[in-house]
Amino acid sequence: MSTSTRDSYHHGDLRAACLDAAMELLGEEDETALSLRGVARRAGVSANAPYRHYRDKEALLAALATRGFQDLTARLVTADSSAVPGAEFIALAQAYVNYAVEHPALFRLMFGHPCSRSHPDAAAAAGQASAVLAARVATAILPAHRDAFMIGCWALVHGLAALILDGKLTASDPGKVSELVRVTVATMLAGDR
Amino acid sequence: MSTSTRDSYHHGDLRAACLDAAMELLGEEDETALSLRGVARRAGVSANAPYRHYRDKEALLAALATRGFQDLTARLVTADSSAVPGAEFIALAQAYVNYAVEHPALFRLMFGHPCSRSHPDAAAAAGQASAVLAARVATAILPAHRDAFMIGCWALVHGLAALILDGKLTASDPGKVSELVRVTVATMLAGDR
DNA sequence: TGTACATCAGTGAACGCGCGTTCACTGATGTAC
DNA sequence: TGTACATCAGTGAACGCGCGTTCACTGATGTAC
Repeated sequence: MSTSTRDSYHHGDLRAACLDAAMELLGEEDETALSLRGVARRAGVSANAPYRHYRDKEALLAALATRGFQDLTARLVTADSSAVPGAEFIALAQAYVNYAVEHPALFRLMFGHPCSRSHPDAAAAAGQASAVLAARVATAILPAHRDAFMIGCWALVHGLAALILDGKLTASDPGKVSELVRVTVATMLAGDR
Repeated sequence: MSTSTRDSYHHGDLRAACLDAAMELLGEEDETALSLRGVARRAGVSANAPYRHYRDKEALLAALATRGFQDLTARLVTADSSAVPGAEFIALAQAYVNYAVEHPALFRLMFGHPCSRSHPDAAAAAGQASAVLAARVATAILPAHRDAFMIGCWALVHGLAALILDGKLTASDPGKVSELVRVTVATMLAGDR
């Protein structure tokens, strides 16, 4: 990674370096504060160097969202599936919420920013994430109303993530988040009411 | 309402007029595009007149969020409760999601903006909304794990709202939204899986 | 009822800021011969 | 292996913009006497 020191006039892979720099910045500040100039600054490059690799700011944001959805998909795919049949979806839910908690600004960008809807790559990546969710929900449980159940599960975990990120549900420490998710999801999916 | 034409040098109730103007603007543009100057412009007043009534931009945003939570609370309170016991929560869920769909920018501002966490009025109004939700869920259904069930219900409806607003769940027309909510919630709360 | 004056609620100009983006440029790279 | 040259990927200065906010001000209002 040649983000900080550069050996030559040419950067090497500024396209990737911009994404890395942007991810760093998203770890430090609100996603609304992310600026193209800031990214260039962090990458150690002049203010308009990124324009060689991204048409405009929106293109960078879309690339970020795409990367986020790909990472999220990978998390969902590798979420522990060896557990008890009923607990399988809990692992999935925890993976989803944990990702949001670990990358709050990116998560907001992924879901809140218009670019992720209009930009084809980002939309495709988002579709993949939801497809994984759908496939694994379908595998784990065979509901009477498959589609509605799938949507409900997604809304449940997404709502948990959003409320935690927005400070409406307080989970004192990261470990507690998983516990909160487990209890909530288990209760919602259980029939003992 | 003397927003447009003004009879005298003094406005009358610029404080309220600013809120009205901001609400109008939130109906026309993204909540991130909302500016104090824009609000003043819309209210037909000079750029810094609002400073007589709001300490800074954050204070205006907090007042907006407060108003939003109060409106949402009112909607939840008056949501039809004469229905079948099981369907009671569905009416509540529909009220919640409909409010989000009707005021997307405001809804995002209410939940996405930091001011709604730090500003006491806004936080209190948000607490009231969730208290109403909790009380009515508790009344409608007596679950084994009350708190977890309450959180799950909130997450479910909030997730639905967020996903619809973000274009991840497509509901063609407003009428379909209520139907989507009904089917989803009913499926999640039913035991027939 | 009339007047002096403190207070309130506006105005208009100006500030500095960081932004996205464009321009003309120049140094580095690689390829054809 | 050496050289000419097209292309690529940077630089630095500049643009206009809208923003939040502050300043000194002025017109309107209301209250004390």
